[in-house]
Amino acid sequence: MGRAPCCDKASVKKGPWSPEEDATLKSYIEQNGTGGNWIALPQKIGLRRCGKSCRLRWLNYLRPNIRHGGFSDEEDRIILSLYISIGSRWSIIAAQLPGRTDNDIKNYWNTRLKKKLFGKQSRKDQRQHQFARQATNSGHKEEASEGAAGNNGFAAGAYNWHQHAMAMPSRPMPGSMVEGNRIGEGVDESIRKLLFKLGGSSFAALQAPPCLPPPMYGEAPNFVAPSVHTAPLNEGGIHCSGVLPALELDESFQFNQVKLDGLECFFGMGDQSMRWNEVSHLVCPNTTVASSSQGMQQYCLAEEPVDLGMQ
DNA sequence: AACATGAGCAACCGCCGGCCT
DNA sequence: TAGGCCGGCGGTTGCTCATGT
Repeated sequence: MGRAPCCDKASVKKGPWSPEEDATLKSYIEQNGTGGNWIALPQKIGLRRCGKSCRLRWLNYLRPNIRHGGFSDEEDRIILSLYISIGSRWSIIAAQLPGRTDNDIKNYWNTRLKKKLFGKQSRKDQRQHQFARQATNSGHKEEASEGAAGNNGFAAGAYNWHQHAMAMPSRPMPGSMVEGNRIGEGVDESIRKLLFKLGGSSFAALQAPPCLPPPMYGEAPNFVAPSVHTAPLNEGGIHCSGVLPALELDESFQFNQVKLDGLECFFGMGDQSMRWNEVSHLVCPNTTVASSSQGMQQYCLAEEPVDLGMQ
């Protein structure tokens, strides 16, 4: 027995909403609420729309205090942190970002943030990067770097996340290791509770990937020297070269069995030629340690891409 | 200038789970 | 307890516009 359709698809209008439809829906809901029944609502107000479509339109665009575009770096970090923790549960992620909708975040992730992470440049970024190179070659280094980072602070590829992080406010990123070597201890309380609920006890025990900052005791008020270094530090002073042991990553990122679309490289599948340095340092939680420290030197950058040796 | 391509985003689709009868 | 209804959610599609050739 088939499932009854939520509306008569033959008689409902589809496609973009007109300003008149928006006004009708908005004014009705503002005065009367949804009435607890989205399916019946469009008939009540004379809209030839599916109830689900009305709900989506209201939730994503018409309800008050909705923000579109202009994602801040702080929001980027929250999205990334939660994505790594719980996967593509956009509604939960959206709940942590006031004014953002799950649809918006989902689109933002799929079209932009994922590319930032994996170093695929948008054409806009490519232009900025090209401008940066040209300006650098012609001796305008300072303007060049500003131009390259002009797109909300990002220019994929050559961008140094750690310098960027240092310019960020000192609020700890959810999932960061500010107060030790366990992800979760520096997390905003609400997010921490959420993650704990979703991830169970395994979240509390989750060890951060061994991408550790150099010793900097006493510099940051809340920083506790990492107690465990599971990866040998590079003697040349590059403390996080971008090489992360696959096993550690497996353990870290698969703790709650969430499939992390687009992060297949972490599991040794997908594009086997993926290099860690092609992945943004956003995936290195210690970026946040930098963001919460004043005057900290760059510590997590290798000059050249380092092969993962996972092939 | 015209066409091709790609990015961004709004909206739709269909599945799932909770609630109600 | 089973079945239907509905809301919620994530994945996907398709349109529009910007950019490249």
